[in-house]
Amino acid sequence: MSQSPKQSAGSPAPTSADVARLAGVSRATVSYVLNNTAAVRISEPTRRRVREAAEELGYVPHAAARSLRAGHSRMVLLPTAHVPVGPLYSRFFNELQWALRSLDYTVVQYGSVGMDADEAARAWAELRPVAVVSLGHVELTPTGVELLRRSGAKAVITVGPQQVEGTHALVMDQTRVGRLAGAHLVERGRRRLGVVMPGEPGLEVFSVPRLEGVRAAAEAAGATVVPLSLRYEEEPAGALAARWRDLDLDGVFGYNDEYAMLLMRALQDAGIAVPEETAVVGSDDLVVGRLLRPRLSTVHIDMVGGGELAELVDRVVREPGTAPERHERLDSYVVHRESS
Amino acid sequence: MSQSPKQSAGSPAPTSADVARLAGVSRATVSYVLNNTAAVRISEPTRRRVREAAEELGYVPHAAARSLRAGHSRMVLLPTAHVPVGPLYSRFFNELQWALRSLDYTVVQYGSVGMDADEAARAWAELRPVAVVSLGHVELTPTGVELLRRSGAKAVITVGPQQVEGTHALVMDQTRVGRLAGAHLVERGRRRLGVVMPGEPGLEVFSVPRLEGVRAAAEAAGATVVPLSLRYEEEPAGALAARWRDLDLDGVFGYNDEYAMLLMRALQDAGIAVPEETAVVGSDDLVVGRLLRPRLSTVHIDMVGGGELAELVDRVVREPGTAPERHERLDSYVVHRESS
DNA sequence: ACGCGTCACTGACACGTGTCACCTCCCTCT
DNA sequence: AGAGGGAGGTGACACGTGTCAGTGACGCGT
Repeated sequence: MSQSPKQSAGSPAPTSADVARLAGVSRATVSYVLNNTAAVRISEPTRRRVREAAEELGYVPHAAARSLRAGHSRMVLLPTAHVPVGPLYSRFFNELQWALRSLDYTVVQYGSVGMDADEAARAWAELRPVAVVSLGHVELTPTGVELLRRSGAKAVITVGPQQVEGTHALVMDQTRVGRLAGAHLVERGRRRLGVVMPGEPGLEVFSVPRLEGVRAAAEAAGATVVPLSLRYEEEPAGALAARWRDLDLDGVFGYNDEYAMLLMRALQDAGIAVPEETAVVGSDDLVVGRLLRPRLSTVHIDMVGGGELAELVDRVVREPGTAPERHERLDSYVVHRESS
Repeated sequence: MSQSPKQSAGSPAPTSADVARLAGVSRATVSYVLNNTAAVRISEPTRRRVREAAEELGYVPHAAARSLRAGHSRMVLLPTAHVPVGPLYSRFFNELQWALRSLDYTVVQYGSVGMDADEAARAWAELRPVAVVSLGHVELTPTGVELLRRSGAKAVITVGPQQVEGTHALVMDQTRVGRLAGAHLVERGRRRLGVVMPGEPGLEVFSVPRLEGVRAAAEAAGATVVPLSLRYEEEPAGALAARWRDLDLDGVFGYNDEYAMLLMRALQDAGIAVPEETAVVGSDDLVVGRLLRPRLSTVHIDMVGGGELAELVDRVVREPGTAPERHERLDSYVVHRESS
């Protein structure tokens, strides 16, 4: 244990110049020693003196100054919105961050609070990130993409329902999820379908295309579709169940396993038989969905792994020339259980 | 819409010097105009010329250079580990990030992959954050704290089971959660208690103190405690249920609502009556816990809100003199339902 | 004695920004 | 005619780092 620094407040952080002064060498030497620069030869005694001085002062290099000088950084920007996303999504998000860290990137989360799309893009560009991974529900225009590119972003990748011009895209077709659920219900003989639309704001990016998907599947078979707004709490679910018979529905897509389970339980408590009177289908294939009785039918979504996406980022960063690719990676399929 | 820049690759990002050249003024003027500096008077025609030049070039200031010059930034560092945390925790985490953004901080997530505590602290200090909020399960030593302070961090806040020297702490006493659950089971006449320990690595920070809590409550009443390792999947749960009668337990704390529900369902499927033969208690008070039958008894954890923590961060940043405070903010209480 | 090469190290510049002190007009007052 | 002063703007420095081009000392061969 070396001597502790004298005071922690007020005194500015030690710089390489301080280290140089204490070690009795030039600042350049300090830089060479601490970065282990191969092309320059420094004697062993000097190396030791520098290292000891750095240790004693508690010297830590200044990342901003370093990357300013270097002209580039290894920062990946992840714009985020304030939406209550499900466990599937948040697992994906954590995986992505962790994988990027493993590849030696610095992950910066940046929320765009009350800015429009281009304002937000400017704010992101100020950080000069080497890559930007936009997770759908955050808006991004072609103008914004161009701005990011000019500010040095090697890779701009959008993950979401549709591709944005000029970016690599990981398209996750939410329409398909709805289509599969709708087709499944129709196939099981249902003709009057409800579709749960979460009352929580911010989820429209997912819920609207899913509704469209159900509509498409239903129309092809002459079935009708009714959207049902629902907040994720017990009271509204009970209220919805209480007027269920008036709605006259024989099948419902619950948006989500979580919303589907909430509704299914409320229906059962209101005396509606599932699946006999009304069939229920969710999506995400969560473990909890298998714990209720009847077990919940669901649309399994095989989301791209966070690690896989991180590798795409890394590849595009290292070969910036590559033309924008469109990866269609969302293998979803119905898992039929007892609720439908 | 202004003219698009000629080429997006290769050409370096435009600087304020480029803007100055194009507008035919000095760089200082550009700075004054774009920052709306009040103390300096610039004529309106000049202002417009500068703004137009900036717009045409797609100029965006360089955050690193700016904060290098300013000597400080508004970056809050959130070290993260790669652990599968529950919905309660991840909601808290999102709230925190969003609230910090609203207070105009830049949130940077930084994982410490395969480093020891002090190495990690050094890596964080390189970014010169104005505040560091360590979320428990990330290690942080007094030495590391000192290093961060010296590198300019006004606030170092730890959220977790115990306080680290020299930091503001938000102590979340996981022991209490276990104690409450244990006391509840004992009170309901149970004497041979199981405690689920998640098989997934990284959750020991929560599970071990909770186990200790149950132990404390049990010993006080002459009850016995058996830890039960369990992965969050159906097969291991079934296997555990199959040998349940051999274990001879009449009560179990499921670590979590999720694990508790998984186990409860497996027990029921194996013909064990809940709560008659074995009482089950979870924690977190998730909505799904109320959907199973019997409805799950649980320990409600009133976690500090993300917004509240963000305000603490902001306060400490603005008044760096304040002595380390220890906030004990974890109001947990038992919610008795039908599973116990 | 002189050139040459190697070793160990240093001086100086550049990165992009904010800001302080100064400078030049030009108008006005005495 | 000279002093005073404000309006509008510029030159130069500092922030902390990495790195290129030198520079002196020293050993060695001729």
